[in-house]
Amino acid sequence: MSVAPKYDVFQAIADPTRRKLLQILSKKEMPIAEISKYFPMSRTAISKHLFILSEAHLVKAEKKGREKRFTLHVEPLMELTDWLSYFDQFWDNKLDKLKYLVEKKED
Amino acid sequence: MSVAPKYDVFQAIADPTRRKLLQILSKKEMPIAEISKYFPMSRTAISKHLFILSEAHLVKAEKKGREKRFTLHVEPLMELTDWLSYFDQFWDNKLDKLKYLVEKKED
DNA sequence: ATTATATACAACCATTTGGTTTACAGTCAA
DNA sequence: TTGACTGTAAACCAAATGGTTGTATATAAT
Repeated sequence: MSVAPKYDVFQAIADPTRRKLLQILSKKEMPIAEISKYFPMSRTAISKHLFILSEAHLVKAEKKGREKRFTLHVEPLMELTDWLSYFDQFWDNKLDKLKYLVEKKED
Repeated sequence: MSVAPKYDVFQAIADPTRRKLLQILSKKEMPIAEISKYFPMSRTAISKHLFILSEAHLVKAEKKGREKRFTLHVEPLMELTDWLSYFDQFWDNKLDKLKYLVEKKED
């Protein structure tokens, strides 16, 4: 029986360090030591954040020699997309959201 | 000078009670006492959650007599949409996400 | 064989979070 | 005017969160 994961996607992305981790892993897969160089905290702290991200299935780890390489997995973000889509109907002017997005793209 | 709000959107939606609050307020505006009926906790607790949501600008309050009516404001959710859109490029098969969404719609 | 590197694990800590209860102040209704 | 109702504020609490340091183990390099 699979244990209900302690951390869901909403919690996982609530922390700015973890969001930065996802950004960094989106560039390439990396072991913890390399990842840690991007952060002003210990490898242990990073390791814990990666654990939380893997509980939410946003990253997967693979042991390679003494390293443990982490890769990004975006699929669970779909839950967020779903959740957000419900609120599309509540934009005052239905075109507002689209306009906003188009303006962003032009930057 | 505007003080940086303590709670951002990511934190605000991390809590399931607060997500439910947004859902409920999407149906109609409501005062705290009425909102509280939907939750197994005190008005005080709900009041605190609503404070956090208003810090993140996801709800706005208006005093009406002795009541304080809360309304949903979806605009800050755009930050989430933005953040999510960055990860669109990391679906293994670019069509996977679209397929997933279409299947959802058919339910 | 020795040393350095990569990670894991445990213990610990301060702060934040999510809730409670109690008391209070404003507003409405009888 | 008395009483009920609405919301806020303060004090308190247990548990979770985000970090630390120290130690241990496995792997790699010299």
